[in-house]
Amino acid sequence: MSRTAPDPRPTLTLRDVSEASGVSEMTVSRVLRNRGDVSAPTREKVLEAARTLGYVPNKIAGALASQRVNLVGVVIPSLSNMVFPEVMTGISSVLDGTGLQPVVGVTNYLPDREETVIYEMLSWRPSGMIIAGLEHTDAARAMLARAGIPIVEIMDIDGTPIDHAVGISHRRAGRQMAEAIIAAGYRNIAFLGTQMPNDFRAKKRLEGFEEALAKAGLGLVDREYYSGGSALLKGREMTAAVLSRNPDVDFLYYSNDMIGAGGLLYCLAQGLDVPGRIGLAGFNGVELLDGLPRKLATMDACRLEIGKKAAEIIAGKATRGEKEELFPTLQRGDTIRG
Amino acid sequence: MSRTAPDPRPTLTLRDVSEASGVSEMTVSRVLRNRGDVSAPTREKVLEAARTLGYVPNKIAGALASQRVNLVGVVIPSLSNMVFPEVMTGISSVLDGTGLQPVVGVTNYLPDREETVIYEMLSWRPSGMIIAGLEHTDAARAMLARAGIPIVEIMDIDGTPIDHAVGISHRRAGRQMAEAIIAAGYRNIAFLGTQMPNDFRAKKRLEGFEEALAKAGLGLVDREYYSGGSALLKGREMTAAVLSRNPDVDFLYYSNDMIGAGGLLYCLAQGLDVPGRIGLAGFNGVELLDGLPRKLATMDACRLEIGKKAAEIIAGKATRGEKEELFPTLQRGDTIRG
DNA sequence: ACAGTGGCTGTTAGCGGTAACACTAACAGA
DNA sequence: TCTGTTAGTGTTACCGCTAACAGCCACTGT
Repeated sequence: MSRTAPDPRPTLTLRDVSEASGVSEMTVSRVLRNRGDVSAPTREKVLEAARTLGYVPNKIAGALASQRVNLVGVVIPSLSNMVFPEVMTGISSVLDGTGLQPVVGVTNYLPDREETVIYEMLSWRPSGMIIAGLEHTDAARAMLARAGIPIVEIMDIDGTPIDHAVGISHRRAGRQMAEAIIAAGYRNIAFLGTQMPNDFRAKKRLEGFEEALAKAGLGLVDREYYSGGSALLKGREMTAAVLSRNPDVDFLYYSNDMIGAGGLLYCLAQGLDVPGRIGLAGFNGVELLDGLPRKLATMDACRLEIGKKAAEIIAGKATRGEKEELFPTLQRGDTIRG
Repeated sequence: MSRTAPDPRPTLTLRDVSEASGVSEMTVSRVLRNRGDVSAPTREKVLEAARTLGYVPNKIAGALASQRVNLVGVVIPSLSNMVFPEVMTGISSVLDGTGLQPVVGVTNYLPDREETVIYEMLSWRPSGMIIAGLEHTDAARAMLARAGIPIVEIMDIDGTPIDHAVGISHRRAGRQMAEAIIAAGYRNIAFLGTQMPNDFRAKKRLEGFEEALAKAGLGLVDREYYSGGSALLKGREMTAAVLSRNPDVDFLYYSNDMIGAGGLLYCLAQGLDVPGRIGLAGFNGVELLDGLPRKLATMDACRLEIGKKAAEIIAGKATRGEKEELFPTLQRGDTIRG
């Protein structure tokens, strides 16, 4: 039981099953993989022996011999923000049944860590890689390009993919939201977001947003950044800060729904007229928002769809162009007037 | 670039690096693993060659030869409920620097799926396994017990572990919460939770809860279950349902914080006096709650600590007893009177 | 009777590394 | 001078499995 106890029996191998069932290792291998013709009685004998011995095949040896690994590396920045779990769901839903298995690596938005994670994953010679974002270290790009396996960069398409990209244009998403806000008549607009030098997608959304503001002769009235902590709470605090600094602000654009939700709760608690006196919008379209007292305007990031399409490319179920752009829909909710 | 393109160069091996640098494969291997004595000039030559070739070692071959795999399997029911990401954080924080790497498998609360995931993982011969819960299929238990590696079952300690267990007593947690509620004078208590036949920990909490109620001569006035959908929204809906069915209910015990938060928002929107007229409590102590208009009573599940301790056992940094119980603290928040 | 066929099983030779040991040169100490 | 030691490097034999091919045995058709 205890890990200090010596393993009573040496690890089981094909040879053990082969001896127990009286056939060659090769035949056992065939039975366990359902490959090639094996007579029914032999198959039974082998399965019986494997079962009673409690044999678990050694994929390491199998992979080395067959030069095939049923693993797909998935490299994402974080698990704790509701967006990647849904991408994973999409990936799994497609990979299930293909024999391929996702293996997740988390980078915490650190480029060096991403490089390490990619290196580690490639050293297991996976059948494909799915990686969030288009920005990577030169070394990481080089490794991926040389790996000789399908690579899918997801979430974003504003850039040049190594092999394939599936995602949305965050720049366009930011622009669209700005246009909707301007069209609704808001003029004093503030931005509230994460202080993440390496969250390139949030950065691109903001760029697109400001671009559209500029085109309308507007600029951001205020901006506020945070890092760490409870996003919902930070949303409140930042909103309070912006409103006290700039009482005439009439729109708050949040870089994600979670802080947006915090801001919304704050505004409602303050008795502010939403969306009359002040409008709000977030980004992502997380399910969470459905339960809020008022529905926050947002834009879904097509997370499920992105996961599915990426997995389809890896599984060879889809031949697609280099870039596959998805188009998020603007959900006006109840926090933009009009 | 495209996956259909034939790999121009065959995969690089140690031999390529060895030839490029003019030393034996063994020496290259030593350099790349920092093992054994290699002269500085040789080391440089080798590293140089490896770098320019873009060599990525093949861990499959390495693992087979050395009989050592730096992987730790982590089997959890779900990624999307805020609790496991934090456990993962704890695991990673300890594993980082040990050379061990976590590999996550998700079971969606399905025992058969769990069995499959465990089988797949064991077939990679990991150095250890961390698995949520104490309830598994017989086959899964047998496989794990025979694997000859440290096994840590986490989250729960109400049961018999295969090897090690680190967690809290959910039964006790339920009991404690009930006692606090009763002590505060609430009498008409309802339960609202997930309809998950295989969420054994939620089930145990409820058992402990009802046990303590019974001891005080009380029983649940009502109960309501849900499955799927936005937890926050479900919390609202279920709360509305319970309150309309049972207007005199004075306490709502939720099986998790997310639906509790939904319920809280609903009660506040209805203008109910919380915690005077009605009290609420959840479970988990998720960070999210910090941003709510009022702080929901809850009990933290020691998630970070559990992850850390489990990883320490696997990493051999801690010799511990079979069961390691952690004690969650009751956080009364603002939704239990007194 | 014969080669031809197809179903079933075994044999051989690796896959790409590493453990364990063997070897060599250089130098120290007796 | 000789042996012992040590740092640095190479050789050999696998790790546990599978691809490829080589049998072998009915059984078929002619």
